[in-house]
Amino acid sequence: MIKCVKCEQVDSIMKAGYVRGKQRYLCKTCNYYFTQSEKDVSASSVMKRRRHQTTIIDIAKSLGVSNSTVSRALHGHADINPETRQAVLDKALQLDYQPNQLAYNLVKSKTNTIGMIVPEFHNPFFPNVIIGAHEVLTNAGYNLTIMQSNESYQVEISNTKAMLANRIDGLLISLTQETNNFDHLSVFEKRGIPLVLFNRVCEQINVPKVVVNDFEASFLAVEHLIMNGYERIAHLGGPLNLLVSQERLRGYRAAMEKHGKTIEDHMIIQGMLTQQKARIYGQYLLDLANRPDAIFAVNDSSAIEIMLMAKEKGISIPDELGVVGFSDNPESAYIGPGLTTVRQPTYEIGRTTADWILQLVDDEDVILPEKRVLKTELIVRGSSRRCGN
Amino acid sequence: MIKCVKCEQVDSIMKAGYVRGKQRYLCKTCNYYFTQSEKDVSASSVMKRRRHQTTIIDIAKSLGVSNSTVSRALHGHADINPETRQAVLDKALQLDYQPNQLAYNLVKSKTNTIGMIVPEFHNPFFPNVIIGAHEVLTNAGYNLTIMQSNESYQVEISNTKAMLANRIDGLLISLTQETNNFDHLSVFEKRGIPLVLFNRVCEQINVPKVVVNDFEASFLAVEHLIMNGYERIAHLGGPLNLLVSQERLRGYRAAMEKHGKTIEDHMIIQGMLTQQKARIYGQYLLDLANRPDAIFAVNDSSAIEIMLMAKEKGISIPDELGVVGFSDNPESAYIGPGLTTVRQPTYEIGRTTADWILQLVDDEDVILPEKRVLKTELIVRGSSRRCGN
DNA sequence: AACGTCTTCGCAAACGTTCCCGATAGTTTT
DNA sequence: AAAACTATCGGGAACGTTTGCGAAGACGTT
Repeated sequence: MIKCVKCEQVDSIMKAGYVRGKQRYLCKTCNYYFTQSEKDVSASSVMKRRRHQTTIIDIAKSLGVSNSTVSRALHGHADINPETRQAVLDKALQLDYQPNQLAYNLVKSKTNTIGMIVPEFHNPFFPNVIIGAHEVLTNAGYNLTIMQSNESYQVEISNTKAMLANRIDGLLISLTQETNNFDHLSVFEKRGIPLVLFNRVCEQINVPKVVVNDFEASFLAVEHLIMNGYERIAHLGGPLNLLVSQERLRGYRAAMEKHGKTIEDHMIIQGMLTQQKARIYGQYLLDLANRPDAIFAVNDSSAIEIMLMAKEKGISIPDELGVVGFSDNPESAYIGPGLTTVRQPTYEIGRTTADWILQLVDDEDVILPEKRVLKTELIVRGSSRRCGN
Repeated sequence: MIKCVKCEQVDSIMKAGYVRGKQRYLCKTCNYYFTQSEKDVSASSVMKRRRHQTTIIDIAKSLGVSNSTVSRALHGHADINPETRQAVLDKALQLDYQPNQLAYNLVKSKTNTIGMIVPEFHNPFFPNVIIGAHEVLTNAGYNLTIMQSNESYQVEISNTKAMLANRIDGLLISLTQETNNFDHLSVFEKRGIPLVLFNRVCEQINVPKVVVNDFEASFLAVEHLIMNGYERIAHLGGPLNLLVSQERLRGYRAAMEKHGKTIEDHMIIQGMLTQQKARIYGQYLLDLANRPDAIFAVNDSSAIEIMLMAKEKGISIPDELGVVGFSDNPESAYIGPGLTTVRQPTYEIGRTTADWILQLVDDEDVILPEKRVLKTELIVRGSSRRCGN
């Protein structure tokens, strides 16, 4: 009773094993393998019935028009009769049509999404940058997906890969302190995906960058300390492979040299300033035989840690110890006599990078790589004001 | 010389206008319209040559196998010869293949992305929640896209629409203070997209919620004030359409009543506490003829504003005025005598919501809606410590 | 020889859009 | 009346995957 599906023969059929639960046959005459399901498959086909979302095709069918017409109507394109358009729009509303962005993305090969990779979240700096960028991107109709490299080069690489796979339209990135190789970034250039670096930038790659005037800011901060009569100023700096750390160190040195202060190498400490590290370094500096009379720290949390330790040790601020931080965290305005610090325009950084990426995404024309330097502001508070000025 | 493309006739051809730059003809015999481009189209086809990214098809072609084989090899599926797989992997590396997540998303109808909508960014509360959720989601291999409703119901609706269009796998949302209608949320239920509410929740919709023990926290905070000898305690509350505001007000009232304190209605102010509003309300309260001897504010920024104003007016804290805030912002530890406040487990809130949405995304089985209540902690500082306890 | 098992791979249909072309018909100009 | 123009609409390829199902052998077992 089994007929070959090709030659319609019945005699020369022989069994040839099972495949996925179905009997398999071989026709000896035409030498053709074929299978025949024993059970009806209706049950399984019912099983995998998925939740259906109304598509353009549904609208087209129910209106008796073509997909293209519906698509045109939905997008207010030309070549469409106003009545037809209205009918489509009504039907879309009635069927609760929600466009499938995924299909759109695939065909257009763009996602209306900008990616952002930041090294960490724990200082308020990056969250604020995100807020600024988010505002600009949202207003321009773009989404923002954020990833966190956690200061790890390997994670940064996997982040960029994920960004590539997700076909973001542009990338905003602030580098890891471990990042010394930039191949994972040049991939974006090759792919024609715009890229903007901010804060943690590098010189080795030729893309737009947004930074602040770290050198100048440090210079002014240290000069401010000197003007207030501090002589032996220590520097608590960040890891030296970061450009920002180098620049801030340069500013410190320049100010010291300009005013003829001797720079004592053991008073310069560079490294990743976790809270624990800040305490250790602070301990070291404050217990020094010939202890510094001021400390310029590269972030506010370290500066505050120093202030707390000084308070514990009975060292008065600003009389016996001047302290200056960097970034103007919210708590810096309220602690002790107030922490003098360098305010970074965080929102502005976010807005600027976002503005820039939007330009690059929209314009196909290559815009020359440029470094945009935003201005910081020295906020003078009690922790460094010793001369009444 | 023009032949009809159907009947091959030459004589009965006549011109019939232009369409998009091409001459159009009509064959009179077979009554058939057709066009014939005058210029060669090679130029234009070269023009629109797009940047090509290597696809699975490229690998398949260069290896002489089929797409399916490549796909299976790339995903470590079964039914694949180890040698073939290795060849595919090598070729993929060689051609710098990056999978196209968009195509994957389309065919799988999922995006590996969780959406999050928050009303605002300016308090550190939501950024911290984001950090917690981000951590969990990243570890689980999910992306996070964040949108901001800006406390506007309309924006919230458009946000949810965008989330739907982008086919997120799950949504975390904290509602706007304007949100009284929840149709835009029930859409997610209908679509089978899991939803978790946090912080700004509502009772009208039956989904998992993550909140803190607002009532209890308020109760304890006010009781703490009473224990410290404060009698006439004012309450600076949030907008009353928010459940959190209602709960905190309830806690305030309960504590006052339990200890037999009279609740004076003009000492309860509810509203959106911007910095400006906080100043206005604070002014009002502190200038009252029979001024309160303590203020329980519903967030720290308002409490701090009160403290600053008290300082300006020469009202001593905590002797003449006790102040308690809510949320434990970073600056609260450092201001004046220290601000007593209710610490919210922000990271934990983020982690919990994220954990939950991941469960819902993975399990098709419906988990019963449940409200998870996280514990707050009363952080006692100088602004309310009057009895040495 | 007849039948069963196992491994490996290809075909082709989705997934839901967008958009290039051309088709059709009515109207206007030459 | 021929030619041109205008306004609408449909067909169908493309976007790059995944995956169900079957094909083609090789080999083992009665």
